[in-house]
This record gives sequence, structure tokens and C-alpha cells, in this order.
Amino acid sequence: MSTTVDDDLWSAVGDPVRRTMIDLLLADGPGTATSLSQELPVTRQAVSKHLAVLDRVGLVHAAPAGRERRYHVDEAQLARAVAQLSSVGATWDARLRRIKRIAEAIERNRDNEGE
Amino acid sequence: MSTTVDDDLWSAVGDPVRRTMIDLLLADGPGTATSLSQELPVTRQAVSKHLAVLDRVGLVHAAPAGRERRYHVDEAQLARAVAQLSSVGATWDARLRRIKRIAEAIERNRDNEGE
DNA sequence: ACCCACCTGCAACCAAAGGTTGCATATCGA
DNA sequence: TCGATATGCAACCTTTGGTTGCAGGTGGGT
Repeated sequence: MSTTVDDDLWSAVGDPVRRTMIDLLLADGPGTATSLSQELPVTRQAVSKHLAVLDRVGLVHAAPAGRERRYHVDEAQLARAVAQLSSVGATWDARLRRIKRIAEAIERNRDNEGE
Repeated sequence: MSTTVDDDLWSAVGDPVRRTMIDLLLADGPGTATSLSQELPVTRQAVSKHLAVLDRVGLVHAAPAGRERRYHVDEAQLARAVAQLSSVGATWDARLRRIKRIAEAIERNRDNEGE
């Protein structure tokens, strides 16, 4: 079961730089490619490309203001992304617990045969 | 605050093919590059490279058995990955809630001034 | 023992993604 | 108007995900 996740949304937040960008936008409020690049280890152009990716999947939106483009997080879309993260996490977690339970059952069974 | 996430671990599960591979290994139990590739839209060699990536970050381990290499999920490491997913999710979720709370406060304030 | 089928690893090659530099354009402010 | 600043676009490089082709082990019949 492939968990039916939106691959575009996931891989958008899969990049460490983009994840940090979202962190920054949430912490400091809306920002521009230039302002973000000053707090990141990459150039403004790289940040600009990442913003384009985030914009394409709807995680951020641009608000043109004079000579600068101020980006802000789309809260609804980010909430959707968070839901998917926890969804996959929950799926894996459930499987891990099931595996552990089966392992314990086998363990008990082996003990019974041994006595 | 950059959430101090292990970027290698995160980007390992960031790839959709690798995520599906983990799903398969959890659902069907240990498997080989060949067996996994039969249920995936990529070639055996591609799967083999992905397994190498997952192995490098400790999410899977190989058990050489005769002519085949059977891979199984490292449950502890996967649990760690799941924890990071939910950690980032929780961080963003908290910020979203805080933003919403502030927005509502401003809303209330504006209403008071208006009356 | 032999041969064939099967699983694997390695190398060459390709395309897309992330990153950089350089340059041209547009806007704000003194 | 002129300089400083913010942006966009293009060329180029490197890494990564993907492919094909080929050679090397291992297992199982005959």
C-alpha cells in the first residue's frame, strides 16, 4: 500500500534548504529571496528557484510590493503537508508496532515449546 | 530555528521510490533488489542504488544469503526517522497555531477599535 | 561434473535538479 | 537624475535518479 501521498508536495518539503526556508518564513514572517538568502548557505538565485518550487506546489505565495517580491507561507497548504508527514509516519509506526507484536508472539511460542 | 533534523535521514525518505520501497519491505517482509524492482516502476539497478542509499543511512541492512542479498528494515532507525517526521510536523503545526492565534487577536483588536 | 538459469555488481551514459556566476532590468530614495 | 538595491534570465557545473550492457558468482537439474 503506497500510502497515496502527493509526491510533489512531499518532495517539496523533502529538500533541506526548502524546509529551512519554510521555518524562516514561519518564524520571521514574510520575506524575499534576498532576505532569505542572507540567512541561508546558498545564493539568492538558488533561493529564488526554491521559492518557485514551493510556489508551484502552493506552499508559498508571492506578494509583489514595489521592487521586491515578498513571499508568505500558505497556511492551509502547509497544514496539508504536515498531515501527510504524520500520515506516513503513522503508517510506518503502525507497521513497526505490528511487527514487534508478532515478534513477541513468536518469542512466547518458542518459550512454550521449550518448556 | 532549523529544527536540528538529520538531513541525510530525511532526504533518504524524501524520495518517493525509496519511501515505497520501505512500505514494501514492511508489508511483505525482507526482499532483494530484484524482488523489489518487480513491484516498482524502475529497473533493478535503480532499486539497487536506492538500497545503497538506505543502507548508508542505516534504514535497511543486507543479509547475504547464497546468491542473493536480502534486505530488511532497521526498525530502530525507521522509528528514529518517524520521530523526525513528526517532530518537524509538530514544529510547523505549533507555528501555524500561533500565527492563527495572533491573527485572531488582531481581528478582535480591530473590532474593538471599530465600535 | 556440467550447464543453464538467476541474482548481483560494475561501468558508461543520459536527463533532471540544485547551485553558481554574470548580466540586464526595474524600482526606491536622496 | 543617479546610485543603490531587488529581481529575472541565461549559461554552465555537479550531483542524483535512471537506463542499458556486460561480466562474475551461486543454485539446481540432468
